[in-house]
This record gives sequence, C-alpha cells and structure tokens, in this order.
Amino acid sequence: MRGKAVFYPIGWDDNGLPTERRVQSYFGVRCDPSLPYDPAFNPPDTGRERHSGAQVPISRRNFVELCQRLTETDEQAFETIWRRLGLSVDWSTKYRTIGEDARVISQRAFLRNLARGEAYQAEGPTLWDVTFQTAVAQADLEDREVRGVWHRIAFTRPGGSPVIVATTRPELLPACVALVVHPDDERYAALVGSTVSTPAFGVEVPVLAHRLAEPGKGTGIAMVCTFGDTTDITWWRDLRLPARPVIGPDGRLRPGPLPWITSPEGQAAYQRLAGLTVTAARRAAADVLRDHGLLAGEPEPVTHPVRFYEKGDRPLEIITTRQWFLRSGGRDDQLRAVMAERGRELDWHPGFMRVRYEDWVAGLTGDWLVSRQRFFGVPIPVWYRLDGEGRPDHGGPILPDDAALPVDPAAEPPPGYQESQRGRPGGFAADPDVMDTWATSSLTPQIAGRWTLDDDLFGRVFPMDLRPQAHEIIRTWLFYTVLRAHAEHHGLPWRHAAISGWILDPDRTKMSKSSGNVVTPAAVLEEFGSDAVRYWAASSRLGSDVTFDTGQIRIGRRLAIKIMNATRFVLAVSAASASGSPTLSPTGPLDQAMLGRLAAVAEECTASFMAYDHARALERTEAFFWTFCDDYLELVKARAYGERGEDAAVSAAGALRQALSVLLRLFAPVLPFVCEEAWSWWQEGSVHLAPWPGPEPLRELAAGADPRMLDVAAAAIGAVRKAKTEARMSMRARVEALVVSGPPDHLALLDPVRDDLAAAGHLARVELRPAPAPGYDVLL
RNA sequence: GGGCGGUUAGCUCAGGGGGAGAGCGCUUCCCUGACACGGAAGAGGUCGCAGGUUCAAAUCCUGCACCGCCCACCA
Repeated sequence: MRGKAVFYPIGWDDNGLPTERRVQSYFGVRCDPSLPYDPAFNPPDTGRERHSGAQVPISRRNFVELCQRLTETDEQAFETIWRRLGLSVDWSTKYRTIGEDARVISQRAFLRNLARGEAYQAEGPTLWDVTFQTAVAQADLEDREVRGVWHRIAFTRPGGSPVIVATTRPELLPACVALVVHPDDERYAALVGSTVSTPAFGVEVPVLAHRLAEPGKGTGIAMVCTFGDTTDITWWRDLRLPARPVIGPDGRLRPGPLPWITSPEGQAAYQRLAGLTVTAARRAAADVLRDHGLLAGEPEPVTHPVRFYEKGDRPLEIITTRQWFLRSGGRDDQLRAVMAERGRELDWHPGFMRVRYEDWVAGLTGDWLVSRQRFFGVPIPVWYRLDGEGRPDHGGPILPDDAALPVDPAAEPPPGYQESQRGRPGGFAADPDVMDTWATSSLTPQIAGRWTLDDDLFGRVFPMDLRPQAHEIIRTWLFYTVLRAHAEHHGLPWRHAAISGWILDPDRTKMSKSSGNVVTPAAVLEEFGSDAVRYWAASSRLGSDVTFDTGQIRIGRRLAIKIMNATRFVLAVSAASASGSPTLSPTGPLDQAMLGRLAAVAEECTASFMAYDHARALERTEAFFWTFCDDYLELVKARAYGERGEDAAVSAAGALRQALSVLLRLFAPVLPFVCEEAWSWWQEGSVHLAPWPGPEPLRELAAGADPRMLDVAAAAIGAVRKAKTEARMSMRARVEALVVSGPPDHLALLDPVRDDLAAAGHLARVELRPAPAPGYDVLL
C-alpha cells in the first residue's frame, strides 16, 4: 500500500525435541540408532495417540522419516489456520528448517564457522538432560523451585574429629574430590591444606580455600563433587582437582566398583547406591550415612532453585562429554562487548526490551553448545578417522565437499572413503550428533534470502528490516541470529526488532501446551471470524501481554459488521449522485470539516504504524469511524437522500465516498476480509494494493474548513438525543426547537449546519443565541 | 539479590504537568429510512501508598508496597 515490494517469508521450525516427542507419542515409537533401517516399516498405530509405555524401537532413519511425515501434515494444518487468519506472508517463500535448502545453509554456515575458528569441539563437563540424554545449552535452561533436604554429614579429620558439611545431594558423596572454605574464614583456617576422609566411602580429599565458598551458606564448608552444579566446575578447574564422575548419561549412578574408593567398607557403601536413579540414590545415601551414625541431626526440608532443561521434567546433571561449541562471547570479553554493541545498534520496539538482550549477553557463562545427542535435526557435517584400534581422531575431522551439501554423515561416507569402511579400524566414523535447532533457525534471514543459493535475491533482502518475535526467545532466536549474522556478514541481520508479549488465559497465566490452557484458534476463528480475532490481537501493544478475551473479539466482530453496513449505506445513498456526476466534489462546510478531521486521523494512523504502534493506529481509526457513523452519517443522511437539492446531495455523496475509501484502507491491515469485501462492492482491484491514504489529498478536499465544525455539530445533535432520551421519546419523534447558546465563534461554526441539524434531530427549527458560555436547550 | 515493565471506573486498557478518558459490563430508553449481529442516554474513579519539585502532579523526582517478567543465586 505504500508502494514498496515487501519480502515477507514464512518458515516452519520443525527440527528438534518437540517434534521427536510428538512422533514418539503419536506413533508409539522410539528411536534406537543401533537398529538397521527397515524400508518396509509401518508405524504400529498411525494416527492414534499412544502411551509412552508401549513404544516400539525403530532405526534412526525410520524415526526421522516419521518426523518428516508428521511435520508435513502438522504444518499443512498450521498453514490452513494462518491463511484463514489472513496472515499476509508470501507463501511462495516458505521454508522448513529440516528442508534441503535449510540443511545446506545450516551446514555451510557451520563449516565456515569451523574454518574461521568460531566453531570448535571440546570435551568437558556439560549440562545434561537425563531423560532425553542430550547436552543442552545455557539458553535452554530454566530454574524451578524444588523441595530438597539438607543433610548435615560428618567428614573425618586426621585426628578423628568430625567436620560437618551441609548438602542437599548426599548421593554425590562418592564423587567428592575436595572440601572448600573461604580464604578469610578463620573458623576453618587451620583445616586448609589438610586432608579429610569422606564419610562412609573413606576417600581422602583435600580441604582447600576458594573465594567462591560462602561462609554463610550451610556450615561454611562446601563439598566439591564432579559434578553437582556449575560452581563445582569452577572449583574443579581452578583448584585442578581430579574428576570422579558417578552419574551416567541415563541419570543413574554408575555400576561399581569405583577405582578411587579403596576400602572394602567404602565399596560396600557404594554398592547400595550403584544403579539407582539420582533420587533413589539420595535416599539410599542418607540411609547409609544414618546407619554409620554420620548424619548430624535429622535432615531438614528446604525449597531451593534447581536447574532444568526447559522441556524436561528431571533436574539437569553435569556430565563430561565431547561437544561442539560456537563462540558466542561467553568466554571472550572482546566478542562479548561486540555482541553487546550489536544489541545497541538494533532498533527495539519497545525500547525497554533491549535490556533483556544486554542482561543475557552480560551473563553468558560459556560458548554456545550446539551439538545435541538427538535424531531429528541437521546433522553435524563431519566424520572422524579411526585409528588402527578403531578409536576416532577428534582432532582433525573429515569435512565434506561444499558441493556435496547437505550431507548425512550417518548415511554417507566421507570423501575418499567407502561405506564399507564405516566403523572399521583405519576407516571412519560419523559424528553422531545433530545441531541445536536454534543453530538452523538462527540462520532464518539467510535461509529465507537463500544465502549462497541465490545471490541476487540475497543481495536485495539482506539485511532485512524487521524481526517480529516474542520476548522469551530474545536470548535464543534473536541473540543467536545476531551472532550468526555478525560472524558471517559482520553486521546485523535486521534493523528493527518488534517484540510481542504473550497471550494470557483469562486467569492471566501464560498459555502453554504443558499447562493445558491453550485456546486453539480454529474454533475461535469459526465462531467470531478472522477479522474479529485480528482486531483483538491488534489491540495489544508490542511488549505487553494480552489476555484472551472473547469480549474484545466480539467488539471486533461488531466493528466488522458495522463497516459492512456503513459501506452499504454510503454506496446506496450516494449512488444517484455518483451516477449523475462522476466527480463528486464536497463543497459543503460540514462535509469538508469531516474530511479535514479524517486527514488528521490518517496522518496519526500512518505515524503510529511507522512507529510500530499498530494498536494506536487502530484505536484512532476506530474512534473516528464511530463518530463518522453516529454523528456525521446521521447529520447528512437527509441531505444525501436529496431532500435539499442536487448540489447538497452531491457534496454529501462526495464526502461520504471519500471518507469510506480512506477508512476502508486505514482498516485494511487489521480487518483485511471485511475491507476487501466492502471495497469490492465499488472499487477495482484489492484494497490491500490500493495506495495508503495520506493526509494531503484529504486536506485539499477539506479546503481549509474548520474541523471543529464536526465536533460542535456532534455536540448539538447529542444534546437533542439526550433530551429525547430523558423524555423517553423515540429518536425519530418531531420536536419544536433546539436553542444553542454560546459565544459568536461557536455559533458561527454551527450556523452552516442548521439545516443538517434540523433534519437529523427532526427539529422544526434551530435557534442560535449569543451567550458567554455554550449551552443547549431543546423545546419538546 | 540485581534489573525491566506494571498498579487509572466492576472488567480490559489508553492518556502522561493545567478539564479524569475509551470500550465492555451495569441501569434506563428507542424496532429511526445502513445496521436489533443495532442505536441513544446515564450512573460509576481518594489515577497503589508516602514524601518532594511546581502557581499547578494521575503525569516529573525520591522512597515504599504489591503484581508480572528477565537475570542471578543452587554447597
């Protein structure tokens, strides 16, 4: 409408765990990468939700095929909804993050990150979800308040006296590698440098000093385990402690015996924990300690925050694994500063959302862990050479030819190898992981713009103007996208970010699948219509949450119907004039005043849209529209019907048609369907391709008329209505007179509309009386 | 613990130094010629609390309370 060509792509983020989980429950399967591909496989129970208990193990390739199949049908359903809602995206630019182009671009970007040293592999302690058995990134975490229990347990000094340590995780006692105290904590100064013995397991560990130990927490002595939390990782690194991992990838304590537990009593104690889940082992460890009389006092319940994978339901553990990382600034102050600067370069709507980005960048604790030990995603495009004993050489991964992308290392051999050499000594092995789904969706500007695939398109659309998204994914989608564009293009991926809030349910809690309070759109669209739903959604401002409210949706529906009826009236009442004189020129003062007021509305509406304030644009247009219907239409109705001659009718008809044309275009972005329908009754082409109404043509038509004339005329007719309502009369009832008093300039504005007033109010006469203050008297 | 938003009519919200606003809901009235899937009128508020600045504060400043969120804390 503003005369520009808009590139407005749409994409489906189909990778990742949500899809895998849905496939598991929908088809009743689970992925077992050790199984061979079965080309004849049919899912056991297509189309029926199943319980997770009866899952059939299938190969990775079969599993991925089911993911493909289900996302395709799900995405078709989503597309139907979005189209029905009137989303104005260009459906010919649709992409899928699992689609071929997205895989090519995702792998190519990763390989370029690798070549520049921005991607690297490292082995170390990483946050690990024991249910999904994958590493997760800092951005995927959330804290939840969980009930725990303080155990006060007695370590033993060389002389035999106890040192009490408070912990909520006694099951990690066999993983204890040290105790730490604060260097200034005089209570324990004498202990630092000595060795104590772990209770029940009898392992000698040093007592060390570290500034992160907090004298006020627990007993002031912390047990360092490999690994209970991220502080343990810091202590382990800073104090160069050994690793004694006890928790396996499945969340169970490793089978014994553990080599660092040397005493038979210690080994016996560990056998009571081995193989148990963390929760069960915690109780068992408490029992062991109690049996040995090593618990000081009774366990004490506490509620404390614990880290979870946001999609998981068991606490995260920290497990030492080999993973891929992308440099994000978390370990590099210079890059961190650059990323912070990128956030300042971006125009945020609303501006205060920038703070979330800045907080996140400032709080990064490490690089972005991008490898996931999952199945449905873009594979990490590397292989490893196997040495003579079949051990992979992670130091020099084999890379694919760029022209061969996308590759699936699990299904294709690397350049220079035969498939038969897979897994053989001297042969190769695939990197088994896929990338974090954000590693692909962080490239959506590149994917949509077909980076490296269509240079002409990419050159024209990148960097883009706008990223619209919600606030909870600033730290993921937005940050990662800025990061990838910075690495690859040394600039921002877009100039503006429009950050929306959430839809809250009527109890003001966030709608989410997990809490089951989601209102699915199909029934709402069916009941109220797309325009009504859009009206409600458009009424919310960027950055503010919006409560789901059928009341607001009903108002939108009423507005849409009103637009149709008003259009019908305007076209009917002006038809005769329009056929008589093709160019309808508003010459009446009230008609020009109305258009002058509308000019101001069009100007403010445009300015609001340009400032990303669509809610204000809608509100101003709507407010004017109701005045237009309630007051202006009523005032000019008789004149438009031709009751006072052709010239008067032509002026009214011209103003009505001009105003209608402008109003339909101002409403069109929010109420596309009703506006298109009403437009089609009298105009060629689509309203959505009609020129956006600027104020200037309206100002010319208004010819300098005073817009206040509309206000005083509306006030006068309002006074008549009020009098009739109070007298319990019909609005149609004939009355004697309206006497308007007021200062001369007020009366001067009313004088030209006396005839319109008399007709609309069914008044025998309208009198104007000079007076210091405005007033209205109605003679019934 | 740090930060960001918010607190205005019963509800949902706009406004942001000088008249307390809108819609819904409520009450009453009206089948009027575009619309009864409608229309008209009315009632309804110590603008969270306490200070301060100012001739003037819902609005600016300070503090506090409460709500929501983001981040941190996890021995």
